[in-house]
Amino acid sequence: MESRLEKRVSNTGLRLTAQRRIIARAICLIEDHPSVDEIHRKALETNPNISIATVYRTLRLFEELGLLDKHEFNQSRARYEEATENHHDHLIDIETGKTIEFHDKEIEALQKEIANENGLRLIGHRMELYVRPLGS
Amino acid sequence: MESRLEKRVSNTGLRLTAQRRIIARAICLIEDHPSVDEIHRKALETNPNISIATVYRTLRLFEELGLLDKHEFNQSRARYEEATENHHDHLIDIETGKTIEFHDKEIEALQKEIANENGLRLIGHRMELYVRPLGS
DNA sequence: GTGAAAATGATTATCATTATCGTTATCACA
DNA sequence: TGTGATAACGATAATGATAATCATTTTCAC
Repeated sequence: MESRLEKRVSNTGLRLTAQRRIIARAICLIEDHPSVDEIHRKALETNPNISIATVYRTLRLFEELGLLDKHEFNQSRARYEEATENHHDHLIDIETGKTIEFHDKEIEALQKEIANENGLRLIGHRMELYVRPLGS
Repeated sequence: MESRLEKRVSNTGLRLTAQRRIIARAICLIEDHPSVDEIHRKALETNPNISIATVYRTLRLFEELGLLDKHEFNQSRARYEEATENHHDHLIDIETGKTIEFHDKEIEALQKEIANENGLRLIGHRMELYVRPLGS
């Protein structure tokens, strides 16, 4: 079945090659913001010849087209997710790396206010909450 | 004159070598969260033989001792600042890289609340506001 | 002063990501 | 349906920040 992301790729008029299709599908199949090599490994299950170079290229392309969001939760290892029209931030379990998405209008209003108080215009932000399960 | 950071280094009982002294001083001399090689360049002005390896080692050491905070505002290039007892976050000018520090209790309370609502304990956070001058 | 332990400098290794380049696939058009 | 221009691919090398290694030098307690 065609994944959401595949559909969006074809809507851009971009060549929907076998590799791009497989990579798009792989991202949808993996839970929770996969890393580049998780995506590569999943893609290899369908086509064992897909190159890591193609994965990097394709992810960058999808990101530039606004189809994917790239996160750098820790300095060395990007993670991707399908872009959604409504922005959100992340809670990140510092043991497992699992994430939970959230959105808080009140915080965002305060952020804008802080920028304005400093004579600046807020263009974007990054907010990550590092957490642990309550009983640990 | 001895910098704040030099004093703090000697208080740890750590050997206050010439290189550590120079690196500590360099950090204090540079405005606004210097990068590793900005610190290295500044240190070279005092001793043209200081190795980049020593700079990396020393910064990591100071950070582990809690004397410095390390920031990864962008994935590729850490920046350091003297640790202060009171935590703060940053506004970052996306053109120049200049930073402004801020602290907002209201936001922090909301962050804790969000973690708790999800059955999680907030351990830390990262919040960066990307900004531009108002008239641009 | 001496010797063990720590620190340094030079260099190499690592790791994620990007660039290169020769080959292959795709697509518009004949 | 064939063809040629162009885009995409795969393999691999290059890059850039940081970490590790190791031989040499410095430090400090005695």
